[in-house]
Amino acid sequence: MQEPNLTPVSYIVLGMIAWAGKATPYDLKQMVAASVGNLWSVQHAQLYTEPARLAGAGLLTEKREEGGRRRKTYSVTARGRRALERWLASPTAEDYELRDPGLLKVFFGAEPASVAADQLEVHEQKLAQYEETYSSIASDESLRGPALTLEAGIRHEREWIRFWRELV
Amino acid sequence: MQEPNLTPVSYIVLGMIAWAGKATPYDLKQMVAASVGNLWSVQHAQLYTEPARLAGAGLLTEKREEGGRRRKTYSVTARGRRALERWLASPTAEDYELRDPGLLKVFFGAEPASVAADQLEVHEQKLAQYEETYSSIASDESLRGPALTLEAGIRHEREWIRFWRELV
DNA sequence: ACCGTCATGTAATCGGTTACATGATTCT
DNA sequence: AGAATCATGTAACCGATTACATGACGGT
Repeated sequence: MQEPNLTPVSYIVLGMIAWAGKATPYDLKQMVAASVGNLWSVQHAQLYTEPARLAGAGLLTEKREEGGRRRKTYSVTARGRRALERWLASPTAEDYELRDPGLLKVFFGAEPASVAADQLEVHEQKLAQYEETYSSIASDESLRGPALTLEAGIRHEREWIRFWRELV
Repeated sequence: MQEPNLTPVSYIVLGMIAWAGKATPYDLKQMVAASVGNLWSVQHAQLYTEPARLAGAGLLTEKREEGGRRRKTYSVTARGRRALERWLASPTAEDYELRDPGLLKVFFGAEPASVAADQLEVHEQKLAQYEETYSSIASDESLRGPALTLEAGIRHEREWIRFWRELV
């Protein structure tokens, strides 16, 4: 029942389960892949270990089904919900980094035009995907957060496309 | 002398030492902090362990000074240089993620206006810093890579500022 | 001389990734 | 019935972060 270090991944798990009410690791995998996954990817194995960790810390409850697959289903406890709220309300200190492998290569002298060609394709595809998702959730008031996030994603994808296009 | 997995951090170390000719971990710390550090931060301890790893793999040579601080100085071997070139020329598959903690909070329902206020400040400061650095290196032909990287950084900072400003 | 900061490094821990493994379904 | 894919989970390893520790140097 220690208070462990809560990482972004912890909050992704916590936030997802809070939103859904309850979830198995596999549910998490699906939900994450379809949403935050683009913004912040999470390995599937972590969707097994992290909930276990959070359950150990009393932020989630774990219920294991008896028959069949003996799946574990998690829900958020009161403490968990409080931890999540606290995080949501806390100021964001850590600052963000671009961490783009392609850009890193350019930094170290890779031929800009050839990196750009690859990157353009990737970003154009991402953009199309985001725009499609966006149009399907934009009107849903309850998905304001995800919609805003997507909007940020779309804008940055457009910026990347402009940037790389100048270099090809 | 195994070929270990080379991570982005490996290439940062390799690239920096290649550029400088030779460097101690502390030199690396300085150089990284002043340049790629903004794009891709590296813990100082890694600037000790990673060169050691790379030396073990034959990509760097390690020379330890005898007197005084017994500092270790690293240089890139022929194999190291080849590994770097290969990386620079290889297509970039892995795709990039935004990974912005502030945006993550918005995704999970944090009050956009309050996150935005914090973020605006951070990004405005970053932008100013980047622009200053940019103007000091833009004309240097030998720093084309870093200059392009900075340009990308500047554009994205501007996009962030526009984005968060609409939300405050 | 002393104190604070810069410089330099190692050890321990832990989160994250990779690899492995197997039980259910679905489709042909 | 068999193959392929989906679902579910554990174990081992390794890179990355945190914490600890000490030596040198510049200023007062």
